[in-house]
Amino acid sequence: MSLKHGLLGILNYLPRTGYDLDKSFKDSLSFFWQANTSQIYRELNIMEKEGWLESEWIIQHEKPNKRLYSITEEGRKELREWLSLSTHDIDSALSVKSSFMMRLFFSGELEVDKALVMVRAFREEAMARVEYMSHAHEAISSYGEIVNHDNRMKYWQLTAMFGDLYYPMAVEWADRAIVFLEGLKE
Amino acid sequence: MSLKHGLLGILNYLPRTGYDLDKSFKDSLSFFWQANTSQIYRELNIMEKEGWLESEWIIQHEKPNKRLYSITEEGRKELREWLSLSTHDIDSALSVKSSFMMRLFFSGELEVDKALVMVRAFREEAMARVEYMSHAHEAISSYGEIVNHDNRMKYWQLTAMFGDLYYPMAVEWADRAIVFLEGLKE
DNA sequence: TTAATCATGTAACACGTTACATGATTGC
DNA sequence: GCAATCATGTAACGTGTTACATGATTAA
Repeated sequence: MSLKHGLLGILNYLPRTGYDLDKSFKDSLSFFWQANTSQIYRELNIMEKEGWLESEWIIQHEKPNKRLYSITEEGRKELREWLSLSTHDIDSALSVKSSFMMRLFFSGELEVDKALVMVRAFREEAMARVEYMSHAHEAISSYGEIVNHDNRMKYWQLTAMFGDLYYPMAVEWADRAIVFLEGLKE
Repeated sequence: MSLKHGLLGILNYLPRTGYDLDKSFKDSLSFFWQANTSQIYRELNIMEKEGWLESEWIIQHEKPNKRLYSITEEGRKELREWLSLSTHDIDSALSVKSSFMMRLFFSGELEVDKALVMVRAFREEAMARVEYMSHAHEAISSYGEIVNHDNRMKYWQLTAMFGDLYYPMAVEWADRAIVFLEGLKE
């Protein structure tokens, strides 16, 4: 149950609307957790019924009305409990789940060139993400100024550090894979 | 839809039971795709209704009876189509989904030592997997002998190569993270 | 005698994905 | 005039998780 706790985590900083939360997810948390808009609205509803959140309609003119969610004391308690769980599920933290790798695994049934096209596309995307990481670090700094919380920023940096190592590693793998596949053609 | 295609991929080598397929997943495919036993039985049922598979009950004495699944011509067609899809979903191939990272992201709300415990556990598991990779390569070689298909083995190696880079990278990240967190205590 | 291996699943629920629906305002 | 931004969701379906149920044989 991480989406709920991710939402709690953001709402612990300050009250937000579903729309804002969706953007927060896409802007910053999407690095390690992806969620659809429709899913966010659904979860917010469930969490309000659970008593973890409260909402209030804000009437706007010249813009659609909006529903502002705030975390409750119960919600904060739930967040704290989740954060201090002793079962950290390290196993899933290190598990790869990739339909791309599955396809590659079975690509002996196809021509080598098809695998090469796949791996080259992978390399390109990995390169793009390597370049994106510098923006990510900037985003963290500016977010940090808004939220004005130095300690929080440190932990965001820590997760970004994973990206700093992960994406170049992916490029390196692709490079080796391309050489390997080229070798199969001879 | 990768679980279905993973099952098709294995059944394309040779007929197997749900029990065998479960073990194959746990032994070799679990590196990039994890599936529960109950899920495998459910999917096999659906796939048989789709006409991708056929099954036959094998009566055994001194062991429970078993249901042997074989891929049909329709199933092979579906597998080939899936393998040659032009939309390779590279995006999800590079996306990390990790409740561990999410927790770390929000760990500014806790004491530094709790984060350190988490990261140290992560490091240990990553180290274990680095060591495990040599076994994985052996497993690939021996599986290759059974299936007796050199070309297939090459592609298995390619996915294993990802692990060869990924797990040491994870250890490296953990080492840096530990230094970083230790620094926060002063 | 206890755990592992062999072998099958169902049921209920949680979570993820895709398509659809609405509609005003603002900037190019 | 057209796309983007703001803002809310529902419905249906697909996939993943957890708990439960059964029961014989074999090795430590």
